[in-house]
Amino acid sequence: MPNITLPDGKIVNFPKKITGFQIAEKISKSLAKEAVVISINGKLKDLDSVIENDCSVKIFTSKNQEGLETIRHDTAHILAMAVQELFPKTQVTIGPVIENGFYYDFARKEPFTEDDLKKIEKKMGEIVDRDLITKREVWNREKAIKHFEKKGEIYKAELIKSIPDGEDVSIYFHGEWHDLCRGPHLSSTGKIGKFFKLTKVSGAYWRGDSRNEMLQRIYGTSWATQKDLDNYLIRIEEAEKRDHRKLGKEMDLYHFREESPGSVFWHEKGWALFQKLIDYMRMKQDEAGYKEINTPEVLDRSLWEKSGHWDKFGSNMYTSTTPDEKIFAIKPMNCPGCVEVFNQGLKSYKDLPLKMSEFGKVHRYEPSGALHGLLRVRAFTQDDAHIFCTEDQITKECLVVTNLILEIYKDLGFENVILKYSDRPDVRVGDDQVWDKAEAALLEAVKATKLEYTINKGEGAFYGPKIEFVLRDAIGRDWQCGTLQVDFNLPGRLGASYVDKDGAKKIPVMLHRALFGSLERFIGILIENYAGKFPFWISPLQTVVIPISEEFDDYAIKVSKEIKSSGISSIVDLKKHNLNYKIRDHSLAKIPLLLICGKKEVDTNSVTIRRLDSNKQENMELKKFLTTYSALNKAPSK
RNA sequence: GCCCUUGUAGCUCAGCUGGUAGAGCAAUUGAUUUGUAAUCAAUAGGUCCGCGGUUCGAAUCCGUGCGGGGGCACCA
Repeated sequence: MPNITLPDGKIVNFPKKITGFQIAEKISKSLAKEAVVISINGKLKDLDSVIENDCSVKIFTSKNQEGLETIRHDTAHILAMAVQELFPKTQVTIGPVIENGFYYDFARKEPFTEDDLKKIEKKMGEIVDRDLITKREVWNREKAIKHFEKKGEIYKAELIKSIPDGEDVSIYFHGEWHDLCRGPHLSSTGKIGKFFKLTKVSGAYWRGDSRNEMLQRIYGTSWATQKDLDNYLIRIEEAEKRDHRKLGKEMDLYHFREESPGSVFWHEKGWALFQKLIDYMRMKQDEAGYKEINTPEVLDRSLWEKSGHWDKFGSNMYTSTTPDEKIFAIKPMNCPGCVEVFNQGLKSYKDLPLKMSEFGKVHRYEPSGALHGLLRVRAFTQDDAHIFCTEDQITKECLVVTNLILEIYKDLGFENVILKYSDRPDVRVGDDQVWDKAEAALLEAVKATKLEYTINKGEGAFYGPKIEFVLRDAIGRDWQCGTLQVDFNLPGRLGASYVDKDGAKKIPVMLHRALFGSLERFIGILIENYAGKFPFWISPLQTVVIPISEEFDDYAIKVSKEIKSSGISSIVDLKKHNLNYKIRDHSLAKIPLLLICGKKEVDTNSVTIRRLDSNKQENMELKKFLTTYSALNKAPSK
């Protein structure tokens, strides 16, 4: 009879076979009430699975991630059931749990509307109220396939066919309605509660392949309590308020227009921010021994053929045909141009590592559906650099790059960084020995950062392994920014070489790296991270001087001039509006410092400071203001 | 690129089942000269995204193109 090991190590013997639910009851009444799912020897199972043999178990409630995910999975099932009750000809496909919720993909000719979502939600509530008991059956594979084919559920039948031999084909019943499912599920539909909401409908390809037909996906969110659901919805709203597309407009930073989808029209303030980031990077890279170069935007087709881009990425490249019918490509990457600079003149091993940086504007013809504000554009500026080095130098140079990246992220307010390490893909160039070396070198650099990292098997570039730097913003979202790639391919293809100690010509290794990735993208991330309230030193317009009445215009103009000559940006607001109006106006524009000037200030040669999001007033002598804020007008690490 | 959805003044939006457009803010002008988040009034402002169709008549209905949004696919 089973000896059950509980999470605290206690072993309890039961005289006969028992279910998870009965174990929970033995432990406590409240656990029995709240229990959602059980793990038996580490595998999640239904609470009413019968246990006959010795094992260790753990019972989860909705407070555990495992429990919550089970609830979400159940909600997805109820969604499918509700949809089939309302729209009988709809076929069900898959409905997994995702972060914060779930989705379910359906095959149906007519599109689901927003109204349908409301109806479906209501029906889901009814199903919960019916409190249908969950029943699990294991079916013979052939029987299951026939059954679903007969029902007209061709997708389900296809899914069953792809279940590996030896695995159970389990069917879950909620009343009459049933679905192929791995489980586990709650014991009845009533257990799920009504803390769910359907959020959106969209298209999704069957099995994620764009060659397949498109299904309709309904997304939903589901929680253990009403409070959790409310909090989640509030979180979504807060994130929407930070949307860089909304703030970019409100703060007058940039805009897009039809004539050039996916290309930014930078306004004065947005461009000021852009330039500040570049100034900052220049300083950091100069310190780190980079030499800044610049290469042509338009380059002859033959170069792209040699580099391999024409073949592999041609469909994403803009091209241009001249009046005399020559074909040029607008660069989608800076690397070939950079190699050309390396190739000019003879290089010695003494020149290595040679670090060349470039703020290169690249154009990529991205699919229209991929465009998204500043985060995914067709024309963007990379803070790119290429490091030419020997194989022996790879590890050290990778370490230097990762440290530089982390320092820069920290300066800009991102301390939470994780790494994604990708190794050799199936389709690749170069010997395995060289790959071994490159992967080991890069992995060593990853480990040296002591940061959390994931290994993405087979996702490296065709020319070498890579690391991607993912930063987590103020509200917990992840953004992929920087990248570091080891390249054994391109230098050879483009004929790069250096003269080694022994006088022989050798091919250098090239490291590609970008820290922000794309300036455009990074600015979008910055806006959302700070909700538009930038730290003083990168704020595109740092001060607005406001005279209390026309009488003090001259003083305000004088103050603003002095501020500007100390390197802090400033404008004077001479509009014919009252003080309250101007304070509101510039507060909404998220100007960090408003400087009020009236009689008192003129008399004492001072300004009264009002900081963004504070209604405190602080009077300060102009001289002191200039020294105080000049000191604050630079990166934290400086 | 694919599915769904959407496009009205500089911005945010209203405009029911077809009868050639409206608000608030912004702008301009005038009055007010203001001490910490919207002073008052007047004026001006629109190829209702483009093209084509249905209709006596289209912002409204249909087709198509372009752009935006949500996803999917893509992301060197």
